Amino acid sequence: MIELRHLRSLAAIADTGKLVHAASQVHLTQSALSHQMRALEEHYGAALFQRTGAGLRFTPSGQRLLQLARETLIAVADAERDLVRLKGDTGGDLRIALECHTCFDWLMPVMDAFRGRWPEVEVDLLAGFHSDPLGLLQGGKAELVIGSQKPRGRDYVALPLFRFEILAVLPLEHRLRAKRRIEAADLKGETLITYPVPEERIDLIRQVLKPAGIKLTRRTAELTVAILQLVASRRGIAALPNWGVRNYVDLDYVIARRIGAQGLWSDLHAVVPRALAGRPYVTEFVDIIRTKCATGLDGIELL
Amino acid sequence: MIELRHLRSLAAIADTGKLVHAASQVHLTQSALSHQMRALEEHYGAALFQRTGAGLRFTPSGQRLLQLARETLIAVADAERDLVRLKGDTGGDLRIALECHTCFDWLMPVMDAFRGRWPEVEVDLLAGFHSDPLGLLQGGKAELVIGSQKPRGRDYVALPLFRFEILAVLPLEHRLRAKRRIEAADLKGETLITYPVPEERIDLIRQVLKPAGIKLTRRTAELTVAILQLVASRRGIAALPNWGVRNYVDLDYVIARRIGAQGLWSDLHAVVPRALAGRPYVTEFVDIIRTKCATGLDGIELL
DNA sequence: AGAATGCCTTGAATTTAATTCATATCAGGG
DNA sequence: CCCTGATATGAATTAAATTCAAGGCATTCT
Repeated sequence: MIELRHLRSLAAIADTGKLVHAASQVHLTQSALSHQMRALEEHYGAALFQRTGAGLRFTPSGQRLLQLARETLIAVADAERDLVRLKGDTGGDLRIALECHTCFDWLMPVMDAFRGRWPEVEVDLLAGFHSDPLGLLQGGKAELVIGSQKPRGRDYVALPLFRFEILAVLPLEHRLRAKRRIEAADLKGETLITYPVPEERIDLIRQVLKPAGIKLTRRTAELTVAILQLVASRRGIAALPNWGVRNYVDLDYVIARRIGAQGLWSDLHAVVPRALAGRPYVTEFVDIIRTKCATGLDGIELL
Repeated sequence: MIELRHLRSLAAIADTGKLVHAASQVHLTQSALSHQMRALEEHYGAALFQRTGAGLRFTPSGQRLLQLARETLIAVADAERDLVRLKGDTGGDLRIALECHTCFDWLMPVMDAFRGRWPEVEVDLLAGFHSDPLGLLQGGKAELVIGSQKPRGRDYVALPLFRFEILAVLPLEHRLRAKRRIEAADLKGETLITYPVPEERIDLIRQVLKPAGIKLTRRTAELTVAILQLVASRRGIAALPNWGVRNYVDLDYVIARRIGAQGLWSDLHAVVPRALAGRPYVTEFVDIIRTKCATGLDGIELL
């Protein structure tokens, strides 16, 4: 007899296309999923998937069941949210500060989804750039900071979001275009275009250039498009998240290259006061980020 | 983590109001349900029921979860029906004949519900009264007969529906009104009002009067209301299903009494050709009857 | 072509979870 | 106050789901 567990697995398989990834999403082994799905197929006497060399493709029967899964899981989540509400004490403010400028790119749809589910929570995005986002938490000006800095004290907790790769962004005909990997030394003499934040908040400088003893001329711009425009017009190079440049690369506007052998990665967290960490709406906000980013952003890795 | 199993139990508890009955509906023990529900309550940190001496009453949280259960179980059933459809071969005719006249009372809503779910099946109710309903099956004039007769051959199967009690229906001031139980001998000299069917199809005669060697004057009427009118106006007595007379008894139009010490009971089956018995739409038709009757009809017992 | 990958399947062993059994408990009605 | 008709509980049992350890089949790389 079919159970929600099967529907959760089905949805995960649809999201990832592969049993291995789906398995980790639902905290099972790949084998467990294989057994589960085979049992379902046997139960209904119909194939739910077409096994290809590179994953599973849903058959019409599988799609119908997937549709059920999508509907049902939403209904369950809605009900559970209402149960939490019935216990009361669910209102609150959620003022968000960003340490990482490119996070704007995905934050808006996340906030919209969140508002739909928790209308009683006041969500706000703190405008402007802040030199010390974590300080806003301590100063009581924000409840949640998204960035890669981890909080120092025990009064704050970092809820893991995802890690993303930072790529070197070069103009089309740049001298380094032939290299698959860009090393620190390659960059000597370039101009680095960044957001207007202190050096120590720029991963490329902190983790790559500084250790190699290289100092580049810097130039700043406030918006991602502006940075890309400057790069495209050969005023310098930049280092941006893969998901932020993907589109421009596909349009042959700029090129992007891995930095170093392993690539330069950054981990994103949501930092909140310990007292708020358990609140259902905070948990769900983080959850929405993870889910939406995992499906909507290329080349990230959930933490 | 909540599962469909919990939702099925929840729905059963709501339907029956009591763990014991709900348990048999979902093929579990009362203890299992108690454990299940306690686990749910613990999981959500909220009481789902108020335990009264006479069953469970849903709290608001319980009701919210019940609402989820109702929605979800319907969605699951819809999806499973579609899965069956995707396998093809689901069309067909379903011409229904009734052996028992009072079955009209509940058949219409059942047919409506069925048509909604299996639009590709042609359901029809054979009009008029038939002396040998099972003969209609053999003659290929019907696909399904509802009644208490069981089929003789191996070509037909009887799918159990429910058992109901047949009560003696008397006018308000009848001489037997003081008796809680009516025995065969009490009825000597009465006129018996029945549907226009052969004696051997009338349970009261076959199972009670004949064995006691009592023969009553008979008078017939085609409709249940007509029979009740005749009884109320003192033209005789009748024997009808409890659910057929309940309303009239409540309105003090007639009175109803148990027949014999154990009562006179009749088992209802749906008889179909063996070839059709496994068809999903037949299974579901029977299922709809059972479910709708179990909740809509008083004092019946599912078989 | 042959080796290496990446993915899914299988069957047995194991672990985990749900269910039953046997009582205990509780509330209401006579 | 003791039935009766409910639910609760804890330990034992049973059933089911999951993991483990291989195996198999394409596809890609060299």
